[in-house]
Amino acid sequence: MSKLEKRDEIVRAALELIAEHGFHGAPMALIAERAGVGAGTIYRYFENKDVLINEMYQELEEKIFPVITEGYGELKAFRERFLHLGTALLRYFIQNPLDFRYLEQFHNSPYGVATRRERLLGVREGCDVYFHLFEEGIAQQVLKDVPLPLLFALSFGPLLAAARDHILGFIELDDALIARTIEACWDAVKR
Amino acid sequence: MSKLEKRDEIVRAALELIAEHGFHGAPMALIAERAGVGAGTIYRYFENKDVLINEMYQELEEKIFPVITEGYGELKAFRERFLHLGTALLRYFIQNPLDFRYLEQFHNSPYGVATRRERLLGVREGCDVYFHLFEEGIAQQVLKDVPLPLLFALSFGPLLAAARDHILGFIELDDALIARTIEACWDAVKR
Amino acid sequence: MSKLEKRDEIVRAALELIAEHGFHGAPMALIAERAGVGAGTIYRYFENKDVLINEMYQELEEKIFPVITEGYGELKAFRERFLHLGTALLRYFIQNPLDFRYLEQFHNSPYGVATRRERLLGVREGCDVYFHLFEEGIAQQVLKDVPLPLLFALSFGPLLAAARDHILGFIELDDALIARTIEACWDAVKR
Amino acid sequence: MSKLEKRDEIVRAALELIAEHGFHGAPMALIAERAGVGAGTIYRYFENKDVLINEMYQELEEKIFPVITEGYGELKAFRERFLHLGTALLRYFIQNPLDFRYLEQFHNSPYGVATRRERLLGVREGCDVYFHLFEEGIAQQVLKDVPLPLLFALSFGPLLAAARDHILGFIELDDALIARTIEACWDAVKR
DNA sequence: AATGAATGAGACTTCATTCAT
DNA sequence: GATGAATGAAGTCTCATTCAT
Repeated sequence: MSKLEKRDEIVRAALELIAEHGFHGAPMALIAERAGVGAGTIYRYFENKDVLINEMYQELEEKIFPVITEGYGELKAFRERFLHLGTALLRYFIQNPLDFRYLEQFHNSPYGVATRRERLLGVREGCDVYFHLFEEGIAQQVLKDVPLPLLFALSFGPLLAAARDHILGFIELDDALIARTIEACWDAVKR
Repeated sequence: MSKLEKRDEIVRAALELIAEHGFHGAPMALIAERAGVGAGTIYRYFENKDVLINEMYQELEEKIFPVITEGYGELKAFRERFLHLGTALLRYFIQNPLDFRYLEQFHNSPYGVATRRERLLGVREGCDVYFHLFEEGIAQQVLKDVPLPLLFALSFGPLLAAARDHILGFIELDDALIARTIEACWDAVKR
Repeated sequence: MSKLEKRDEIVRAALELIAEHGFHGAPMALIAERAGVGAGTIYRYFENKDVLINEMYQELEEKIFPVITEGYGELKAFRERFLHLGTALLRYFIQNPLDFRYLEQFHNSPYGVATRRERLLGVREGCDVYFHLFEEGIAQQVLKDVPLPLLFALSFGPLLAAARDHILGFIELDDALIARTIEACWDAVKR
Repeated sequence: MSKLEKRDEIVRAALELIAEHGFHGAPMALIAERAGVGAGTIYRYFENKDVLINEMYQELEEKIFPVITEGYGELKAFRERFLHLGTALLRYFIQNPLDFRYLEQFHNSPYGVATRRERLLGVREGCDVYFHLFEEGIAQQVLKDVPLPLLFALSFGPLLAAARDHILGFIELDDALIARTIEACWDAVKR
C-alpha cells in the first residue's frame, strides 16, 4: 500500500464508521483496523482525531464543489441555475450516502459548531455560489424578500431532509422525484 | 424533594446538559450533580443512560403534541390548518430552544436511529395529525402528489432549518418572519 | 478500607514506586495495583498524575518541617542551631529513605523546576528557618560572606550527597558519622 | 556527512534535548531530526536508547578528565591540588552547562543507578584522580578521617549544588566566587 | 548503509454502572 | 430509598524499534 493509498484507506474507514455509527462509534483503534493499518499509523497522517475529522470535512467540501457547479456557468435563467445546483447537490448526496451522513454528523456535533458559525450551510464554496445566486435573486425580486439565512434554510432544509429520508430508505428518489423535490424547493423560495 | 420532583430534576438537568453539550458532554455524574441527587439515584428512575435518553425523547413528544394542536380542531380550511400546525411548532421550538436542541441531538445520533425507523419525523403524535392532514391534502389534490414522506421533508425540513438558524443566532424570527417562513413551507408542499 | 486510608495507600504506593523507579517507572495502573485500588480510584483523590506528584511533594515538606524544628527554638548559640537543623534533616532522610529518594526525583524533573524557582532548596518551611538562620549568620559575621544561595549549596550539597550515599549503601552513617558530616557542613559555611 | 560526523550529530542532538528536557522530552524521532539523520540511523550507531544514553555518559566522563587534570601533575602541595581539581571541574560545568545538566539527568534516573553502583561519584577517571588524592590526604592526615565516600560527598556535594544553582540562574559564579566555593569545599574536607 | 513510515504496546484518563453504607 | 465512592473497560495518543525500500 502506497503512502497515498494508506491515507485514503484511513479516510475511507473513518468515513464509513462515522457515517454509520457517529463519532462515538468510531474509535481510532477501529478506524485503524478497518483501514488495515496500525493504530499509531493514523497519527502519521493526522495530528489527532479532531484534525482527522475536520480535514475529512474540508475534503468533502472540496470534492462536492466542482461536482455541483459542473455546467453551471453556462446557464442563464435564474430559475434554471437554482434548479441545477439543487438537483446536482441532491444527486450527489443520493449517490454518496456516506458523504451525506458524514456531513450530517459533522454539522450536528461540537466539531461542526465553529465551522458553522462562519459558513451558513456547510458547503463553503458551493455556499459562495449560492450566496451570489441568492443575492442576485433578491435584487431581481425573483426570490422572497427575507433574510438570506432564511432563504438558505428554505432551500437546503427540504433538500437535506429529502436526501436523509432517501438514504434512510423512507422514500425512493428517482429522477422524476428529484426534479419535483427541487421544484418544491424553488416554490419555497421564489416570490 | 418528592419522588416526582426528583425525577423531574434529573430530566431537566439532562436536557440542559445534552442540549448544550451533546450526549458526549453529559456524563451521568454531572447530570446527577446538576439535578441535586446522587449518581446512583438516577438508576432508580431510569434503567440506564439509554433508557433515560429515550424516555426524555418520549416525554418531549408528549409535551409538544397538545401545544401545537391547541385550537387546531376548530379550523376548517386546509391551508389554515397547515399554517396553524407549522406556526405552533416553530413557535414552540423558538420558545423552548433546549427542547429543540435536544431533539436535534437525539435525531442525529445512534439513539435516534431506531426511533426514526418507526416514526418519520420525530414528533409522533403530532406526526399522526400531520399524517392525516397530509393524506387529506393529497386526496383533495391540494398538496403535491408526491410520496407522503417527501411531503414531510418538504414541510419540516425548512421549518427545522429555520428554527435551528434562529436558535444559533443567524436569524431573528419575529412574528412576521415566522408567518412568512410557514407560508414558504406551504408554498413548497401546495400543488 | 476507609476513605482516608485509601488515599494514604495511593500515596504510599506512589511514593514507593517513584522513589525506587522514578516517575517513568510508576505508571498509574501500577500505583493503583500496589495501593490495592482500581485504576480510576486514584482520580477521585487526585485530578491527574501531575497533581498527585505535586501534592505528595507538598505533604512531604509539611511532614518534614516539624520534625527538624523540634527542640530548635530552645537553642541559643548559632552553631548549635545550625548543627541541630542539619543533624535532624540528615537523620530524617536516613530514617525515611523513600521520602529522600522521592524528593530527589522530584527536584530533578520538570515537576520540580517550577517549584524550585520559588524555593531554593525544596524544604520550604524548613527553608524559611534556614533562610532566617543564614541571614542572621551573615549579619553576625559568623558565616562566610557569600550570596545566600551559595550558603545553601554549601550546606545542603554535602548533606544531601551524604544522605544519598548512605541510602545507596556506599557509606554507613551512624550517629558519630552523622555528627561529623554536619560538622563538615559547618566548616564549609562558617567564616 | 561522514560516519563519524553522523555519530557526533546524534550525540550532540541527544545531549541538547536530554539536558534541556530530560529523558522524557527526548524521543528518538526528535533526536534523529535534530541530528539531521533518519530515525533508523541512530540504531546503526547505538543498539537502543539505553545504550545511547550510557555511551553518552561514558564519553562525557572521558571528555572531562583531561580538562580537569591539565596542569595538575605539576602541582605539589596537597591543598593546591585539591583546589585545582575542584576549580577546574566547577569551571567546566559552568562553561558546559549542557554537559552538567546531562550528568544530573543521568545520575537521577534509573539509567544512572547501575553505573553509580560501580563508581562513586560519576566522574570515573577524574574519580580515580580524586581517589588517589583523597587516600593520600587521609594518609597524610590532611583530610578528615572519615570514610572515603563521605569525603567525596563533602567535596562534590557543594560543588555540584553550586554549579546547579549557577546554571539555573540563582547565583552568578564569577572567578572570585568560584574560588571561594572551592575553598569552602576544602574547609569541609580538611582536618 | 541509510532511511523514515509503520507498528503496537502501553501510558494517562473518563465515565457508565454497581453496591456497601 | 438514596447515596456516592469505587470500579475497570475503553478511549486517545506516544514513542522505541523494525524493516522494506
